[in-house]
Amino acid sequence: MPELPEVETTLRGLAPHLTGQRIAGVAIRHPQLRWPIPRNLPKLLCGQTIRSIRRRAKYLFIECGNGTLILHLGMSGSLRILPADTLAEKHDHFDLLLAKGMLLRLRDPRRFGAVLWHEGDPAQHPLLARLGVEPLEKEFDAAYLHRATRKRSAAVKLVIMDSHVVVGVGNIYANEALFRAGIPPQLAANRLSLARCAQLVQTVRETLSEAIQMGGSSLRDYVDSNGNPGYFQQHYWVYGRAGEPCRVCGTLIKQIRQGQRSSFYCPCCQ
DNA sequence: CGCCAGGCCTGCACGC
DNA sequence: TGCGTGCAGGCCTGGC
Repeated sequence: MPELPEVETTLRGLAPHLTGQRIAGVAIRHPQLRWPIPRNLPKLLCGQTIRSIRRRAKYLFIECGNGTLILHLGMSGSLRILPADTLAEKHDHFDLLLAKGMLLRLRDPRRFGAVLWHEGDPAQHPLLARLGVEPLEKEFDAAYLHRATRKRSAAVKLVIMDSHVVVGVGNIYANEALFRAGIPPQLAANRLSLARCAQLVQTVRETLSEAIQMGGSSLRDYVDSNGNPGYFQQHYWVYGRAGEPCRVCGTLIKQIRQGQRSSFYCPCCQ
């Protein structure tokens, strides 16, 4: 279920446990994820020291001296730090055993996640090289979004969810950001004025930042035990609220289908 | 039982 | 023609 805020929250929770740690072992229980887990990972990783952990889009980078382990949580993945003797359960597919008696465990029931290896700059991995800008970085501004949408007649919601334009905007936050910006999800992207691009950039940033802050409050739960992702607790303006009254004007929230996923919006406010 | 949710890559079809 | 773009399919499990 992770959207970008959950990945960022996971990163922040893991970093102090992983940075500087030596890798003592690797367990691969179920290599069939989105792509197969490389079989030579144990050979590559054992004895290496983790230099840093970083994020690009929804990918996590665990950087070692000889390359980078790239993790993606797909739709149902989670990462935890656990005592090294914790028994693996049904969907625990991958472990990194750390020298000091702990382990990093990937659980992913739906197996849309990924564990990849890349030598050299991980941002240049074929899957990542052509990604768009980070939504919380400066490059994502009104001028950028305006430029990026000029030739796109597709609906604005599909375009802001296109990771070649801007990364990390999943279905939930796309719906929420469009509501906050007062933009209907069906609007053709190339019909957005510069002013509306500015508005949308701001609401995308706000929506994600607020979710990261909320994720932060349940950080310990998320990493150390069975806590829910932070966003689960949030109350949404439109997401999942079809048929319920708009929190602003009372008009009933509509649900439509775009790109084979659900969109929710207020026909009056947007 | 069938449907839906979620991320996102791949491949096909279309139009300029 | 070739390119960019738009769309559908596929991967998988659990919950309703």
